[in-house]
Amino acid sequence: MMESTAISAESLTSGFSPSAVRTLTGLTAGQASAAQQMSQYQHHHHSSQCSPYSGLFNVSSVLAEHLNATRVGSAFGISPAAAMLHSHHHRIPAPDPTHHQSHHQSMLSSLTEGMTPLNANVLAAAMSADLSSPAPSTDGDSNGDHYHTEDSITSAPEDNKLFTLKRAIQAQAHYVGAGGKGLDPSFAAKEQENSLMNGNKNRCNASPKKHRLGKTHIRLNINARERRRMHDLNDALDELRTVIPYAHSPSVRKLSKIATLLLAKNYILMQGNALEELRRIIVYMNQSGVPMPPGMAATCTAAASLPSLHAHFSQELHAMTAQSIANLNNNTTANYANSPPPPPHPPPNSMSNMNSNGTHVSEMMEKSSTNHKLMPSSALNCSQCVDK
DNA sequence: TAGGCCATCTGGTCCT
DNA sequence: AGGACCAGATGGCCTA
Repeated sequence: MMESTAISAESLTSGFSPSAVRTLTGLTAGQASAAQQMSQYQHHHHSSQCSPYSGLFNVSSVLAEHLNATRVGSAFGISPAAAMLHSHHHRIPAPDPTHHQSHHQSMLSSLTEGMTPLNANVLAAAMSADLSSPAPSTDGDSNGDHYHTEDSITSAPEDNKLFTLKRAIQAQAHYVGAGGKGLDPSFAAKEQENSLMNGNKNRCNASPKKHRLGKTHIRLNINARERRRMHDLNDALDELRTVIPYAHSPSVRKLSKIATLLLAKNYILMQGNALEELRRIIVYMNQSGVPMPPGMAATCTAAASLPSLHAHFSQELHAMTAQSIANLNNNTTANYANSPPPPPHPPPNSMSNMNSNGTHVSEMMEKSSTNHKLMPSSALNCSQCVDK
């Protein structure tokens, strides 16, 4: 009867973007196991109405609807699986409690596997809520627009984490639907904070146990804030990656944080060098009666357009970056700040294939390419910006 | 399998 | 007092 309904990774990830695939594979082994158990359970009862978790089985539709479950779940201190689980809860008919009580417990233990105690407690509390009650309506506005204001969030009467989570997912979907421009993505965590604060207010005459709960909520509050801060930092790093020269492609591994910063630093320095070089070129060209050297003619051609100039400089830029990374890998992390900066004023011939230390660039690249560990070689080869 | 990279949690410190 | 920032610890994922 319990024939295998194992979900193949291919069937789940077919047709989805890499980020969606990553969301899917972000499930822990325990959570994936739980999903499979639920799938078998559902199959056993021949009814999609049977299990309150049946929506979780259709991971493809979950991904299609809530690609940001990871972020939402993260904002709420619970796993993506838990976020997706709840996203489906309110669309599923009420379960038969006599049928699902024990199963609920086993699913809970599976879902919380690998979670921190705090997150496991939050999920347990959420799942202990009234699973059959429909999501209450805040103001009758069903299109989600009311999530635009923090006031409406603060005035939300519910202290139901499941409902709060659903609101976050709805609003996150609204945010995505608006192309990421219509809503502050950090509001979800704020909403959680508001919810938790309201919860704490309700516990002002608390027993020691409730006092511990309040402390737990404060800790979750701080954790969420820290996660949000780190997400903001990572968003900024992502933006930085988009403006520095390296091969952007799905086939090229993303630059690590440290490599991004090193490349950006050298890029900025090289831009300064480029400006200085341009100035010298212009001064030279303004001099009358001076024949232009053969090498300078090519440089002026390159200077005619910024992209060409940039390509001209990129060789040196990447030699510098490769050297920085080689230094980084040869030294301990304690020496990060001690790596020698490139000279601020390079000699006039810095656009040649000689770098500021007099080392030939090709030689340097060859040497460093066998040394660096931090940056993918395909990403380093960005002067042509081609994928390997 | 080891090492690199990363996200998250956590407690401490500093700042407003 | 509360939030921002920081660094250490920990565990997961990925790649060579």
